[in-house]
Amino acid sequence: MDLRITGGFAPPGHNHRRCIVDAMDRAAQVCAARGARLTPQRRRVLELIWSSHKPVGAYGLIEQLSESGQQVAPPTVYRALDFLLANGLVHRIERLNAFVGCPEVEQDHAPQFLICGDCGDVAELREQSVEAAIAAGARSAGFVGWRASVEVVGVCPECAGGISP
Amino acid sequence: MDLRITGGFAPPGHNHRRCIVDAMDRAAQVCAARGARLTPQRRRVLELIWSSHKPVGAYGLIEQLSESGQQVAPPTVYRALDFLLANGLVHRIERLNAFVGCPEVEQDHAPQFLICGDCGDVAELREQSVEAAIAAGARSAGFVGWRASVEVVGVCPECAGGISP
DNA sequence: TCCAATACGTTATAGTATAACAAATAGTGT
DNA sequence: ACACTATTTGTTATACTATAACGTATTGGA
Ligand SMILES: [Zn+2]
Ligand SMILES: [Zn+2]
Ligand SMILES: [Zn+2]
Ligand SMILES: [Zn+2]
Repeated sequence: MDLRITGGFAPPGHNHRRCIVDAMDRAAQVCAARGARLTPQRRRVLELIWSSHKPVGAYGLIEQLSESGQQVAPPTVYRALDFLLANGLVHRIERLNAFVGCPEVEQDHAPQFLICGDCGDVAELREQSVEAAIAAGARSAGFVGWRASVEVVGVCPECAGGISP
Repeated sequence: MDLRITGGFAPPGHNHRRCIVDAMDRAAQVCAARGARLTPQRRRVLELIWSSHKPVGAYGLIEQLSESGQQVAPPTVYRALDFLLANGLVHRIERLNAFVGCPEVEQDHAPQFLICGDCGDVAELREQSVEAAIAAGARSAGFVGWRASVEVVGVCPECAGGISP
């Protein structure tokens, strides 16, 4: 267990508590290194996003934040999300208007997301060949200075292999 | 001019009237072939989407439809869009919540979109190598039954080569 | 301590999308 | 032509997503 999750889906039996702890550690480290302030608010939002491997919407976060204590308004959570996105701690899934934690926060990247339409889990891939193929297509069209988002909807191994043959 | 536009950006001097006419012809043909009803409403929405190579939002369409005559409510245009999407006559750009006409309506496909962040024009690409690379990544993750959306934001050749060096 | 920058709170509003139900219209068979 | 059925369209209300604008509080450094 406790396998590295980048490159595939988190195994069903994995120690997710560890995912969270590691993510928060990496976040603290990265923010300290670049002088970014990981305030309690931002920390709390990042924890909530990492509560699973499923993308979370902004209003889902607002709801969860508002449970324990005072009401939280949209700008608060959107500002936290802006910070986390700007520092590469979370990614935005465009087609879902939702956010997932990034397991590789060291350098900036534009990964491919595998989204299970069944359970909702998301895996982050970084296939060099995908970026290379896109680069070739972009070059042939004279397209420059680009950044690609790749979102793949399908069925994860767990949902596929489980019940239905 | 009058070059085929699939595979790259429409040239600046091209006869866009021809783009529209061709698109409407293809739509009529496809719908007739499969017994789908291209009603005046749907036809009008498709024409508006093809009025340029820039994606159009649903509420932009509502505004344009409401100009000439009676008020049009959201469900009307969303239903037309559902029809056009279901029949592959338009594509949805997820990151823009907007829609573009499809220049290759014959068979179902999941293309790559090049989106100029400067002028807003969109080019539809169908690089086999991109799909192959994604397929390889998906296979290695045990991901099945998938469909990918690839959206690339950058600068089109016209905006890149024109004024600024 | 004072200052400037950053972060947070609050209210209102913009933008995107769908639910639910009624009315009209188009195809189908008699 | 007629009734019947399915599809399309109209209408109202509402849900969901995101940002503008402005004021207050906190932070970190001169
Ligand atoms: Zn986990
Ligand atoms: Zn990442
Ligand atoms: Zn054109
Ligand atoms: Zn297409």
